[in-house]
Amino acid sequence: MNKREEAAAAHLRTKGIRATPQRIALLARLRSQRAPQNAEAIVRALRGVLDQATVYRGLQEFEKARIVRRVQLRGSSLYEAPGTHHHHLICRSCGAIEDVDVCLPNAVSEKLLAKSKRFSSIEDDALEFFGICKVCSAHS
Amino acid sequence: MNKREEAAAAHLRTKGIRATPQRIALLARLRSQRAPQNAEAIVRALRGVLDQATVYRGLQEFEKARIVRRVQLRGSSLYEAPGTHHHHLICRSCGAIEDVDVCLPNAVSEKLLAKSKRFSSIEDDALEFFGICKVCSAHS
DNA sequence: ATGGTTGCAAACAATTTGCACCAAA
DNA sequence: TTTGGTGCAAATTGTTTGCAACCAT
Repeated sequence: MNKREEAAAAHLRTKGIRATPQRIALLARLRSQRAPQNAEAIVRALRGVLDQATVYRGLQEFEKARIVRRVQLRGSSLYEAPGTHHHHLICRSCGAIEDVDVCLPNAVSEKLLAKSKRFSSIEDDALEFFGICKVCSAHS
Repeated sequence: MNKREEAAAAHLRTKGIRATPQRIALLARLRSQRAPQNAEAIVRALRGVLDQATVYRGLQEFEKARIVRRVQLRGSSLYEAPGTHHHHLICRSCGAIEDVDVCLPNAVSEKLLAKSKRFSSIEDDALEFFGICKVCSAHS
């Protein structure tokens, strides 16, 4: 096991998830990529190592345990291992994704909670921005 | 045609979309519901009036024309006719959705644009909040 | 006639499940 | 040892497409 895998195994154990080779490989893969990836890409990358079903099962668990974050886009899900909480800027034309580190001011969710009748706490937020990237807006 | 349908037809025409009975019914339905609905619910509600394929085709057109807004959640898409731009607060446990009218401060997207290397404009943003609603947190 | 629109059924893509075998704690 | 995890293939779900019929120009 290389360092990345050892770290992954350790992380899994602290979350109470059994550190099988498959899950270790999956988490290591998620951590090795900076851009969010879809399930298909992960399955392809780990072909021969993990079955498709195992990938999906693993992703579900990881999401529940908050080890990965799931971003819903264009009909399929993308997954990423969150280092820091961040958001995305997505090109409507080519689908390119840029990470952005702006953060939602706390005041926004406080104001929101104050107004809501049915909720008394907020756990998380998802914020995505859409535009056309420079490359696409150049040749169009 | 009732008032809601007449208004829908007029709106379609201003967008350059042919106001067929099917599209009128679809838009009227979208407008009649306050909560975002998924395609399945719309198909069910309009069963016998519109075919499934027509619903999906209509939703795509409407989305392109910005007549409806699409929200990606939990593996499927939800659609709503936007009165005002707003966001959602979603219960992780029961899936209940509450509309919230807080808005992203302009400063956030300005800051974002200033930092981005690959984008020079932002067209839209999607912001969703997740928590546990009072009902669910009570009996758990 | 013409060109967009519809319904139907079949195709497709993404994800989930049943089950027999296998492995980490 | 035993409880949970895995691979395989089939099933399901959500959505899209091909095509012939249709309707309003």
